[in-house]
Order: sequence, then C-alpha cells, then structure tokens
Amino acid sequence: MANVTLKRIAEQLGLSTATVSKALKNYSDISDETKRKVRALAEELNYKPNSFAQSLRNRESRIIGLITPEIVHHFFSNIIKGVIDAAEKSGYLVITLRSGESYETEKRQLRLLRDKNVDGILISLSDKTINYNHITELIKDGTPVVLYDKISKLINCPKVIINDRMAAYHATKHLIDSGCCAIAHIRGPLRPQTTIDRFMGYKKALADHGIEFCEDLVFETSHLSFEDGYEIAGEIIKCPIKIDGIFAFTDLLAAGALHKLKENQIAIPDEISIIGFSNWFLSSITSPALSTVDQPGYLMGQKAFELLLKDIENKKQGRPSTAEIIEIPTQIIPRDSTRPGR
Amino acid sequence: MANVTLKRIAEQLGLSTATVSKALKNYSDISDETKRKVRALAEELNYKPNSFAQSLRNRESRIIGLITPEIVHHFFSNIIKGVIDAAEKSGYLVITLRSGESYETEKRQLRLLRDKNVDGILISLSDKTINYNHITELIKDGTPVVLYDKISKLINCPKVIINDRMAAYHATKHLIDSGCCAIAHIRGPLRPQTTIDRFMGYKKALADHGIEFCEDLVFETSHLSFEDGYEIAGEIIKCPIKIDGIFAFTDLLAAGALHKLKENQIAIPDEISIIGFSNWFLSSITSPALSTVDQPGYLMGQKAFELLLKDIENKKQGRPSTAEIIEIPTQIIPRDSTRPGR
DNA sequence: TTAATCCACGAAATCGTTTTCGATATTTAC
DNA sequence: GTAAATATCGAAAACGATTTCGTGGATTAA
Repeated sequence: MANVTLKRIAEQLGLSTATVSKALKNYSDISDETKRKVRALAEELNYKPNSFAQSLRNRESRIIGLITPEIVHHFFSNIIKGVIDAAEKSGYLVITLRSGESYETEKRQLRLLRDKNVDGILISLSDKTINYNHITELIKDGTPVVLYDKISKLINCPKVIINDRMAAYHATKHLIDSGCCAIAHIRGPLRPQTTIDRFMGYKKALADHGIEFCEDLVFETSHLSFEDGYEIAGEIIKCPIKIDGIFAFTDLLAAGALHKLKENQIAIPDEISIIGFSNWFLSSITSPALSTVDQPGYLMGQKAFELLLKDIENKKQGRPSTAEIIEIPTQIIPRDSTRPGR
Repeated sequence: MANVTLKRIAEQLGLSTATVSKALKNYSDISDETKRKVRALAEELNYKPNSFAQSLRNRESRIIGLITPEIVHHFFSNIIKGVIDAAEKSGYLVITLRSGESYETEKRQLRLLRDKNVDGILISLSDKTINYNHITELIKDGTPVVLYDKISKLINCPKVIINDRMAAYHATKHLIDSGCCAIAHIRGPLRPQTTIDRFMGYKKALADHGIEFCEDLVFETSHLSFEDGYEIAGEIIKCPIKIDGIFAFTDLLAAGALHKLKENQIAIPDEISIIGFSNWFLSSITSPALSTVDQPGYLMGQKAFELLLKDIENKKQGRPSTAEIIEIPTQIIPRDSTRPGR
C-alpha cells in the first residue's frame, strides 16, 4: 500500500525525481523518449501527485471557503450551487460553512478557513455582525475576500449585490400601478442593510406617486418566518386603515400573510394584493401564486466566485485588489397575488 | 509579509525548530520556562501552523468530501447542514460537490476529491449510477467512504438509510386506516432503490389489508416535479376507477397533484386523500397542509459523518471498516390532506 | 569518586513536489 | 579542428512541521 511517488517512478526508471517531475509537466528540456517512458510508468502505477506537497511548495490549495448564514434556504442554497459550479469549472473546490446568523460563529468559521490556508473566502455577513475587524484584518493579511448579498460599505473589497432599494421600489410601484393605495410593508429585522434599503425603496415609491407614508402601515418582524407573516396579517386585518396592498420583506412572510388572509375569506388580489421578495420556490406553488421579485442567487454565486478568482490572480501577480462591485439586476415576477398593472 | 514559521520563532529565541514545535505541543521534555517563552512569542507574532506542511507530514487533511445529487433541495440541503455541523464539531471541514444525478459527473467529482486527498467521502448515488467500480476501487485503495440515502447493496461500506419500504407501508396504511380503498401511487423514476422500495411498501400495505393491487393505479413519473404531479392528477381524475387516495413518491409531486385536484373542485381529504413523502418545508404551507412522511435529513447527515469518522479512525489504527448500517426511523406527519385515522 | 539516572535540548531525516542552476555530452558553425 | 550552441539530465535547496534518536550536562546513588 506504499504510495506511488515521483521518487518511486524515478528509481524504477533510473532517473532523478527532477526529471520525472519535469517529464510529467512537459518541460522542454526533457527528451521525448524519456517523457514517453515516464508517462507510461506513471499511468501504469496510477500515479497521483500528492496535493499536500504541491500546496506546500506552490503556496496554494485551490480550495476556497464559502460562509453563508443558512444552508437550508432557497436563496442561499442557490448561491452555494452557483459558487460550487463556477469554482469547479476553474479547478477550485469549495468548503462551505454556515454562520447561522451569529457573529461569534462567523468569526470562528473565518478562523477555521484561514487555518486551512484557503486561497480566498466568500462571505455574506450575518445579521448580527456589527464589527468588521475580523474581515478587514483578514484582508489586510492578504487573504482575498469577496462579500455577497449581505455586505457592508465599510469593508473595502469586491462585492456582489442586488440593488435592494431599486427592487423594493419596483415591487411597491407594481402594487401602486395595479391600483393599491394603502400599502403596508412587512419589514425585516433592524440591523441588516437589506432591511433598510428595501424599506427606503418602499418609501420612495410611495413618495414618487403621491402617496403619503404612514408609520402605522409598517410592521416589523424579527424572525422572517411563515408564522410571523401569519401573525402580522392578523394585525393588518384589524388595522383601522383599510389596507389594500402588502409588500413583504420575503416570500416566506408573504406566504404566511397570504395564508391568514385566505383563512379570513379576504379576496386576493382584489381586496388585498400582496407581493413578496426573492422568488423562492414556494412562491410559485401557493394559491394564488405569489407575485414577487426575482433575486437570482445562482448568478450571484457565479459572479462572486469570478470576482474572487480575479483577486486571487491579482494577489499572485502582486497587484492590488480590484474592489469591484457587481450589481445583479432583479426583476418583478407578476403572478396571481397582484392584479395586472395598467 | 514573511510568514511566521517555527523556524522564525526558533531563530528569534535562539532555539531549534524541534524545541519550538515541542514546546507548542506541550511535550514533557521541554522545560516550563522555555515553553512559556515560546508560547509568548508565538502569540505575539500571531503564529499559525502551516496546514499544508502539517498535512504532508501527518498524512491527513482534516477535510472530508460530500457528494450530493442536488443542493437546492430541502432534503439534501438538510443533509449537507447535518454533515457540516457534525464535522465542524470534530474539527473537520467539508468540501461539497453535486453530481446533478449524472453518473459521469459523479465519477469526476470523486476523482477531484481523491486528488485533494480528503480523509473520507460521503456520497449519495445518482439515479443514473448503475456501475459501482468507481466507488469500490476508491474503497479498495483505502479511502473511507460512507453511503447515505441512495445506496447500493452491492457496495460494502458503512451506510445511513431510512427504511423506505416500511415508511411507504405506513404512509399507505395511513390512507387505508382513514378509509381509503382505491389508492393510487405516483411512483418515482425506475432505477433507484428508493423507488422500488416505496412501491413495494405500498403493495405490501394493500395486500396486508385485503385490498387488491391494481396496475392501473400506479402512475410513473420521471422528473419528480410539481408539474409532473399536476399532470398525473389530471389522469387520476379521469381514471375509470374512482380513486379516493394518493400516495406520492415525494411532497413535490403531491403538491402538484393537490393543486390540480383543487382546481377541479375536488374536496380534500374527503373525496380524495393525499399523502406525500419527505416532509419538505413546502408540505407544511400548502392548503390544505400535506400529510407526509418525515425523512430526517439533518439527523442522517450527522450520523453519516459519525460513521465516516469511525472509519477514518479505523483506518488510522489499521483496523478494517465496520461496514455498519444505520437505519434512521421515519414518522408519519398527519396534516389536513388526509382524514384522521381511527 | 565512579557509575547510573535524568533533564533539556538539538541534529537530522522525513513527508513529496518543484525549480534553479549547473554539468555533461552532443551537435552545429566557421 | 576548435569554439560555440544545444540538448538532456541531476544535485540540491527550498516549502514547514514533526519526531526519533542522540548528546552533553547536571543530579543522584553507591
């Protein structure tokens, strides 16, 4: 069970390991005859270079790290898939870790990846992350890092994002265009930038269309769960202002709300229209099917890897990071929970 | 930006690398005084052992590979999560790859993992895998391998499975107990063992309860999609035999069927009862909520890693693989698409 | 005092690959 | 025929960490 190494091939052929190594890598200072013999024996012995030795020597692992807040999650699992696919095409493998929206876990995961000498790291910030030293220090020490989806403007590195503000603007506008005038917003947790941006987009759309913003029509949630949406829809029904449109922070909240409204025999979209966010799979199979905003996770994952690869190359060449920011376009997916616009 | 190595610490302290290494690993033949000094400087310089060198020397990477047919998939993403969590607790990281149900891809992924010298591999066979040499050779060459969910009896290694036959038996029995007597089965693709097992369980339940099996009540699907379920429900409606119960191969098929039945104003569960399989998230939010069989992916992932870890240890100690098989219990989740049993 | 025991450390060999810099031997140019 | 160019190969030094086996000195036992 002794492993077949360059040395073994060299001895068997009466050559040096240097020659064998060069023969296998097709160096020009090795004769064709020798190359043939070396390759033949390597094939026969089923030689496989030791990746540890290669990594040690070349100072690269061809492995990247990916930290995501969640794994069992339609949007993030699409990101994971996009990253893995793109990475494999470029000869990289991906170690996936999940922060579970915890700042401490996020720091620990980062350390684990760093200890494994990954060539670069892709990370989406947890909702609870308020301090960015763990990231900036990593970057300062030379590890290429790319932020995706949940980012911070305070970190200077490449990023892949959607324009949450614009997307929310269009979602709200979609409701307005279809005739809604008292539009509620089910808002996400307080901290993350995405919550703020989507909320701003909502407000801007109202303002641009002459609808007065009303604090009472904004409902906060912290868990982003189906149950939360269900509960909040209860409040919406009881609201003294007669609400005729809902823009929810995610599809899951929207689905919960939809369920509650249906239970109360409220006609959708005629009495109340509702639009979600993300285009998770579930939004296509509710009844009525949920209108939503498509957030292309797979594409974001691919782009994030491409940016990381660029920075890995930059580092090899001694060039500085690009700090390029890619904004992925989103799109309204009109379905049956909103009326067709005019 | 020169890396901090043992050598550098040794020079700075006038010691040898051997002493520094041993001091950091708390060897007994190093004086407390020296240990203190070494640790202090290591701390100060922020020393981090080079994992490539460690791997090369110790012949282990503390990385395992995980191959799954899909990533954006409720069941498999739960498995991934279970594996990653369990692995991290034992100091292992996980490289995830997806075969996309392709035999060729599966072979390629296996090769990639092997080339990276992972300490072990977890794999669920693709539906199209009919030859197992790529797995058995890997095992023969000494890589610990554990099969989960979609396995083959022809491969001798540890496995984590559910008892598909039994689970299907109970799902069917649940329909029978609630009064159904003409029960259709929406069957999965032909090849995989799970398809066969669930079909057998269905048949056995009928037989054990004096219901005659009828070929015409079995509907085959190949894509396991919502649309497939929708289409097949159309056939079920048109079926000359009046069907009053459906056992679907997965929740997604069941959800598609549910949709079609609702469109046709068929009362659920009174006219037709329906039960799915897997307990995907979506089954809890359809209306009516889908009764189903819980297939605990997270637990399966954890157990699969534990088995792999055992085999990795076995290999280190020169012991043979256990080839242990763990059967994870499943459970009927009765909801509103079936009537309560007696 | 001599011999046995211990303590604290270091030299050196490995792990397997890569690459630089020579060193022969052979061929070409003039 | 001699000098220069070319073609093939190998020695050896990395890359860092680990561990075996000594070694020299101090301590203890006799």
